[in-house]
Amino acid sequence: MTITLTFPDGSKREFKQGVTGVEVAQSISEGLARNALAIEVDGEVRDLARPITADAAIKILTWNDRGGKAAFWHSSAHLMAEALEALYPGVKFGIGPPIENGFYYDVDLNGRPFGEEDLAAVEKKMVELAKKASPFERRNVSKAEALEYFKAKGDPYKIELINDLEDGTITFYQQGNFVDLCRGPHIPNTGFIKAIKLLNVAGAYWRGDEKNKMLTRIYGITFPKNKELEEYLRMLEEAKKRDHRKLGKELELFAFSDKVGQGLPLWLPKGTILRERLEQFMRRAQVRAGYEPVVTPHIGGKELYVTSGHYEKYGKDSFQPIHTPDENEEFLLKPMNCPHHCEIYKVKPRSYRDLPLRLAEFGTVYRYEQSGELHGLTRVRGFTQDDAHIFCRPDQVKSEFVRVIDLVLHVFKSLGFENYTAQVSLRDPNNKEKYMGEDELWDRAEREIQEAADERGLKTVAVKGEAAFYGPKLDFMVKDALGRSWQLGTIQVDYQLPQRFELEYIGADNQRHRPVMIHRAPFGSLERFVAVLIEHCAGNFPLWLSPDQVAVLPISDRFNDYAQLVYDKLKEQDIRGLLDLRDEKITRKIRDAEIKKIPYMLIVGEREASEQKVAVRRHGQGDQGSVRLDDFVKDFKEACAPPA
RNA sequence: GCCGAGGUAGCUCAGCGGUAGAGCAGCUGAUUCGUAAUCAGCAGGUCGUGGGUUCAAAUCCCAUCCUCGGCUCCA
Repeated sequence: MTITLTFPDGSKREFKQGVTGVEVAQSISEGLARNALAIEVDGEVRDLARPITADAAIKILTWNDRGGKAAFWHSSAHLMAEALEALYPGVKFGIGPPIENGFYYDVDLNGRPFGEEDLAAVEKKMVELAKKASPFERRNVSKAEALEYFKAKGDPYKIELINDLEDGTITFYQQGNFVDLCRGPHIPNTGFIKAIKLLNVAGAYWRGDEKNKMLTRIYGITFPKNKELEEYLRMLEEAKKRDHRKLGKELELFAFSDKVGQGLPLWLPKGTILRERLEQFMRRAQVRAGYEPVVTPHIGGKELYVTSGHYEKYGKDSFQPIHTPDENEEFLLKPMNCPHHCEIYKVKPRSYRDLPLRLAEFGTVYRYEQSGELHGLTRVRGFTQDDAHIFCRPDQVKSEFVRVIDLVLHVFKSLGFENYTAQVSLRDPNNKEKYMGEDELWDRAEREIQEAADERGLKTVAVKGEAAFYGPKLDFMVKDALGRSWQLGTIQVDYQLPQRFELEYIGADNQRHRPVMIHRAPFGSLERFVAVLIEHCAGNFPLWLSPDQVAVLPISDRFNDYAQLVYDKLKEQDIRGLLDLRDEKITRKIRDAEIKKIPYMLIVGEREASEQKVAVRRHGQGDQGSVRLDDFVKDFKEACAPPA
């Protein structure tokens, strides 16, 4: 009996029925067989050792394939579990999946503390076990047998997992003495795992539920070669240098103060320049796109949020209301700008001809975030949204949505963000009580968002359960230096607020109609955007954003007068910079300016002063030769213009 | 909020029961210099905060605040 296997290049070959992945790999080349980790059979990743029984499209997976890496790291998690069991008998296991970079295993150490030294010990044990090259053996077990095994072993988490599984679909994997409930697939044996690094320990709730017991999560990463591990660790080091919290401090962009309060950023002068440039850029883009700026207060009466529904949803675990001394009024720090904007809408009757009405505001909002959640500028308790609310007719929703997508893409492009993902954030269908509003409107909003995104050719991923409580969203996600994903821009369709605020417009039919709202913020928040921007460009901001654009550096104090003249000339032209009159050598002044990541350095000495020139040096690029001061200014003015 | 790890000079960090240290930054002086660190001197800290143990605490214990890594959350 033979079967026909189709290879990724489309070629077909006959094999005997029951051929294994290893044999297929060997038939192609010794090298491939040596590097093969798993095999994809009709889209399903499997162990190499499993016989293939029918015609199929196959692909041998190696370290270079996503599926190969996943199997490798999944097997590494098992290896770690084996080591843990050897070192800490009685340890109970949760789940141990591969992740984007490496793997983790959640374990219950019965309250035993687990620290740095333990990581090193486990790592050592893993290396030892890996050397044995124990094969990963797959075995089908009945549900009863599976339960029996873990009951005997005393592992409540596995039992819980097995109870949720269907009899007949349960498999065990074993390597060495360690047996685990596992769907697989796994690499052939532990010998492939040559380089091992356990990264950190963290707490994690069993099944991700706050109400459950907290397990110890151990993160690690492994590689087939030591060199790759070294490279990875080097890359991590590099990424740390880009961390916005580090650069924010070094470049004096922002700071925090315990006295002001955690999560409440203080923008320093240089950071403020950066922020204000971004604001100006956005203001101009928005005016062009038909938005009208408005300004609203930082607090709002409690009733406003009762009406909007925010009070019911977040009131209890938010910053507590502010009370006035005599009248006993109650105000909330505004967590959102939309209720205020709804009230602006209601200032006068609206006609269908007035729509869409686009109200924009750089609105500073305050939200109580759990203390453990605060993170540099990316997660704070007070922040400024580049917010706007579009009030439109139902028939305008899609076209308005598309216009907003265009604006967001314009912003991302202008700032060089190319690696974003567009996420359609939908309701969790199993948890509908978390959301407000009728099914019909939700379905419609979800559909319209997807259609608008498709219209602009956006590649989107739909994620259930990520919607806001009042409506679905299109979120633009960007990764930080350490690979953590953050939401920047967001666009949200909302049928709820217009209802709650009883917003109306008079239609062409002379009847009252309800407008639809679109919430949108291309940056998301200035704080988070700046954070991601810092990491994106490693502190080397585009010229138009750079807090200091030019450093004027006289060779010695004999040329201070000319340097001052150059500096004044720049200032006249609104070029931002500093003048370094310190009694230091020019090499020193250059070094300091380079460290501050100032894009341009103008070095002036004898030669320049006598000819009204400046010697231009660019950050990271070195000496560019000298030019006439006037020419420099002219060229620079062009180069530092913000994107249109 | 939860689990774990940390808070020592402006910054980066050493010290981990016996009277607070280094480098950089800062200040003063010397130096007048051509593309990534000139030399010397000085000054700078109630060791996050509050309790406790001890003859003696930065060091050990407890509490608390903040930071970091995750988890949960994220209008």
